[in-house]
Amino acid sequence: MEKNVGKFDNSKKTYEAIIDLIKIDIMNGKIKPGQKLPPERELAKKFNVSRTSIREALRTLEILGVIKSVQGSGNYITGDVEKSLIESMSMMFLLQQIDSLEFYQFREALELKAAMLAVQNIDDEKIMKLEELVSEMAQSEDEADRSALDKQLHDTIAAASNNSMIIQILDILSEVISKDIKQRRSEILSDPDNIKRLQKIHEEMVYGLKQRDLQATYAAFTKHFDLIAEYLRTNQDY
Amino acid sequence: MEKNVGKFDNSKKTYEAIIDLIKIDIMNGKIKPGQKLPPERELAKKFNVSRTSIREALRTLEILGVIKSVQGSGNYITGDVEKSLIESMSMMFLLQQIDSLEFYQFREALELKAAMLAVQNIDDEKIMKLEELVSEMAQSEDEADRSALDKQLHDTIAAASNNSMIIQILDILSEVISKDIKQRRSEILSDPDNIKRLQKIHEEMVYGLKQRDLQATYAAFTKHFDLIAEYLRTNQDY
DNA sequence: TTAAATAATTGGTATGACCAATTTTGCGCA
DNA sequence: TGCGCAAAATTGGTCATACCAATTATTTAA
Repeated sequence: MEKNVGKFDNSKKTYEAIIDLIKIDIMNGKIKPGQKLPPERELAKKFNVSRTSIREALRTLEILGVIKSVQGSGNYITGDVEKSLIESMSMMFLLQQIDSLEFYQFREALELKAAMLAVQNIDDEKIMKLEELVSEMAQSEDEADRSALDKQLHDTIAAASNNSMIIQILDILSEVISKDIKQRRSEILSDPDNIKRLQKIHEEMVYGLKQRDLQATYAAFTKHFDLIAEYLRTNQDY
Repeated sequence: MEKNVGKFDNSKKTYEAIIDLIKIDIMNGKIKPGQKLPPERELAKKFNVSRTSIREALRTLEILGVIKSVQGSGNYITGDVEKSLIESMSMMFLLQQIDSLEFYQFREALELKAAMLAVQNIDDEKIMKLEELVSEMAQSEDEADRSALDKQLHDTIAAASNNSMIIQILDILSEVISKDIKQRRSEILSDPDNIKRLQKIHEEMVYGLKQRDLQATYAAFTKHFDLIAEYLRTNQDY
């Protein structure tokens, strides 16, 4: 059969051309999130290609989080892009062996920006929550608890940034290296000396946010990063 | 035929299980970047599934930048993860309509961190290059030239961060919204008043780096962001 | 009217065939 | 022997078809 994907590119592989066509339909609003795509057999007819090619295109769209295939039902447009970013970044690690230091620096960039935005956007309710978390942490005896509280603290601050992209990606970063982070968090949080220092830094962070003081918040976060970096340097067994 | 992907997961779709198996082979060092995978027909036999399923798995690995298929030759492991990140982020835009402000803030986070790292890592050669760029910009009459120089300036600073992950992602961000950025850059750089302000800010940035002065560099970059943000606010036609 | 049985739809997988690009083989000639 | 080109084999790309499995729609029976 003659390869004929509408009025489109013939240099690409068929499935790539199909992806483009479907993307265009999404951009033009012909297909919207939540909506169901035409059946595969129909798409095949429409684009005048085999169902195989359609399916190869759909597979990539699925891994990219654009669609979700449900056997017996259909292919649905979704907005689940996190999945693809997680996959991508995991692969980045797998293939390029990005070192932990670079990764943490990347994370710090987002955390810091989130904090700076939080200074401008945080409301009193969240401030209170932060203060509670910090005081809970001060009292907590259990290292696992402290670790959980620590995560909550950072998540809450990130959430206050009001930047959904940064929030999402910080979330993804946590997931990508969740094991690593969990372990290190608990390692750091099990040394009594570090606990005291971190507690103080956390208090400074929250105070900075409460005062809506950019400089103080920046300083506190920087201290926090330095502490982590110092830890990474002295424990570079990775 | 009985579905039997080695000793592995039966709840997933076949192609997903295959991906996992191949990933495992990569992690274990059985397959390394640059190397060729076994032929599809062979993989099918090895995993006891159809070539169709193998191919669906390979397609997703290809879009993720893990492999590259060459007709007549084979499937090769690559490290081209940028591609997948670009795809992912494009889709993020396509489906979630992240607004420009959030996107620029994300970008600022990385630029700022890159600058902070550059303060610690930049060498004299790069400093000289930056000074040249700034002085060229001052003299340039052509708006397209200024735009190109501006990009070079930012790229050079990012490069001095020595964090390849941040460099890569900044690169990707540029590509994802290259059209948008290009347009805005030139818009901003065509207003005489902005040109003067930006010139001054660029000088401050480079001076801060030259002095290895964190605070000064931070301040200069912040000013830069504010200028952009101000522009976005007063031109929110998007 | 409703609930269960049945049919139709639709994605998931498997085969086999053939095309197209590349790689390998082998033959013939210098 | 060694080189160069043609033929063959290999390998990914695409297609058609068949059948399975889950879902959805329809019909039937109580």
